[in-house]
Amino acid sequence: MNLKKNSLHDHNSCRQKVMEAAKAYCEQKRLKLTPVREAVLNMLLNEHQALGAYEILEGLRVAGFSAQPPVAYRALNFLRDIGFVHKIEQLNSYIACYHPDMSHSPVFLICQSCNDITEKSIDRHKDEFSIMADETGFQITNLVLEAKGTCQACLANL
Amino acid sequence: MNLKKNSLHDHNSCRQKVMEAAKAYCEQKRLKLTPVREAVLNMLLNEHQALGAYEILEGLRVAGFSAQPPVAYRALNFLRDIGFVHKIEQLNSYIACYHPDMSHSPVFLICQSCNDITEKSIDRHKDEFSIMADETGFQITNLVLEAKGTCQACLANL
DNA sequence: ATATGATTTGTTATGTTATAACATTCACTA
DNA sequence: TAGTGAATGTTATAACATAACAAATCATAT
Ligand SMILES: [Zn+2]
Ligand SMILES: [Zn+2]
Ligand SMILES: [Zn+2]
Ligand SMILES: [Zn+2]
Repeated sequence: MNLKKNSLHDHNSCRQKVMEAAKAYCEQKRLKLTPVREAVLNMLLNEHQALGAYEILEGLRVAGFSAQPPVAYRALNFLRDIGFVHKIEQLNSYIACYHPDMSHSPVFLICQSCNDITEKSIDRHKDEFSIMADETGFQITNLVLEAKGTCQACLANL
Repeated sequence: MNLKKNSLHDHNSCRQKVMEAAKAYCEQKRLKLTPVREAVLNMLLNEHQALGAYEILEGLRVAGFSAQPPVAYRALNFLRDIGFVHKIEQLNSYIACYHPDMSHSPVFLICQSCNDITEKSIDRHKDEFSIMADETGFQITNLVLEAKGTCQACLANL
């Protein structure tokens, strides 16, 4: 459990809001937020931090679902496709998105000391990398922007 | 072999220049560019594209070196530490840096169609992500900036 | 209602990427 | 030349991810 994050906001309501948004989104798009998929999203929303696929899988097993790797990866990929989960490439782990409504390119600040991950977001098409790509005629379909380092709280405690 | 890149410049001399730079750097820092390390860097410079660790390992085996995974990973990590090799996180692969002299944050443009990877570079401490991090008091030690998409040449051939 | 096709899930097996742990060799220097 | 730390060799295993196919479920059009 991530105490830091929980101390900063009403995480319970934040979690419920995202879950509602996911249900509404799927309904609107005629996609199915099936029990496995909902369980995975719920797990990530509860943890409020990045989890590896095999941690997800263990959670599914505990919850009574089939626990073979493809089950977890399929649910994760579904959730990534609809923008409610992001993958942290540097950690091979997955994290829920708390503002899936706005079309955004996520930027992650990963603290090596407390393992906390903050998702910032940038306006696609206006950031300098998209501009840099445009200049060379490169058409971006996916951006990975991750910074590893030390967060403010951990710097203060050094 | 990457014909596109080779057609754009004298790759032979570019390769040699970087290798000389690596030797000079190691000498100056009292680090050892041992045969395994040199072989790995040479392989990446020759290919002029990203290689997986196990491709590197196969190359080492062919060249008569020990070919257990740690051998490749240790060499790759040494070369990454001194800035002559970067890891492409989205591909789990490694690529030589052709401008290791300047302190830079690499930005990779990865073409999904021709597999070509272009390394751009941004001035650390002046880019908008470093500024974003600064604003929240986050101290960056490492930046991963990767864009997947389609390069100009491939767009033209669609 | 029921055949039909598409999507989702279950399951087995395997592929791919990376590190732990410890033994051995090598290079340098006291 | 004995001692030290760095580098390499080696075995084993951990961690991450997908291929392939079978079974169940769901949508929907006759
Ligand atoms: Zn997001
Ligand atoms: Zn921290
Ligand atoms: Zn570089
Ligand atoms: Zn291309």
